[in-house]
Amino acid sequence: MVVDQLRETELDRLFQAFADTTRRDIVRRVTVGEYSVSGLAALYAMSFAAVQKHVAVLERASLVTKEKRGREQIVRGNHEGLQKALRLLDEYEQIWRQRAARMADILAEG
Amino acid sequence: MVVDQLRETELDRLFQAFADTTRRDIVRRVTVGEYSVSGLAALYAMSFAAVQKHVAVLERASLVTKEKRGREQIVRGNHEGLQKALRLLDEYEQIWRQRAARMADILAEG
DNA sequence: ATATTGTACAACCAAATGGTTGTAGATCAG
DNA sequence: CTGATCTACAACCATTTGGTTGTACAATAT
Repeated sequence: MVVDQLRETELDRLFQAFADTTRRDIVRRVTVGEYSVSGLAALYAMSFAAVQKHVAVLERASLVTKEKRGREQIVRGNHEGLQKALRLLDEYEQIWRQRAARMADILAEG
Repeated sequence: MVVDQLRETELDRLFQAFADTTRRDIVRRVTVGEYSVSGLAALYAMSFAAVQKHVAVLERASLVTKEKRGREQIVRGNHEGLQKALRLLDEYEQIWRQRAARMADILAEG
């Protein structure tokens, strides 16, 4: 029943992190290059504090890391989190393909 | 700036749908087989209405479809939604790989 | 030394989320 | 017909989410 509680809440956080346009944009940007928190904040029509919170959500989900450099905080992409999400969705995809194959077999028999 | 509003809110809903353990379990199950809403409800330690809401969230996100059969409502997986999520994450993955390749090049030069 | 910049964090607010119970309408079984 | 089952939906509740403003402090620039 309760298969793997830790992994599940980890995935909850991970997909929750992806469930916001601004956060997906941040992930895309810090995957390509380097941004400070205020550098990111300048990109969006919302307060610095709001962007700070988005970054915190991404950090909790292991999708980005922060590293202090002088007075700035540099945000970088964290490949691990993304791979974890991809793995789960790929599992579903595999199941779907297997079912499709079974269906094809059944149709071939009948 | 506002790249593609419709696609973005669609992705918001999609990832939000995945951001819950019960909903991920429902997706997995209806991908494998057929379940009525009450059949699903029997599986979880929550009310029928709660499961009904989870199914509604998945339906809005285009991850499942419902089809009336007699007095039952049969829930089935909808491959489209899953593929959409996979596509986006694969985009990120590609970007990441490209960046990793660039880094390797730079290291080779220097 | 002072002003500016970048960050952190608290307090607050409206809206959404994830759950509940209760009521009511269809459909099926006896 | 009557009762049981399956679904839909409303009302309610506590918590979380996504945003705001304000305060404080560290690091840089003038």
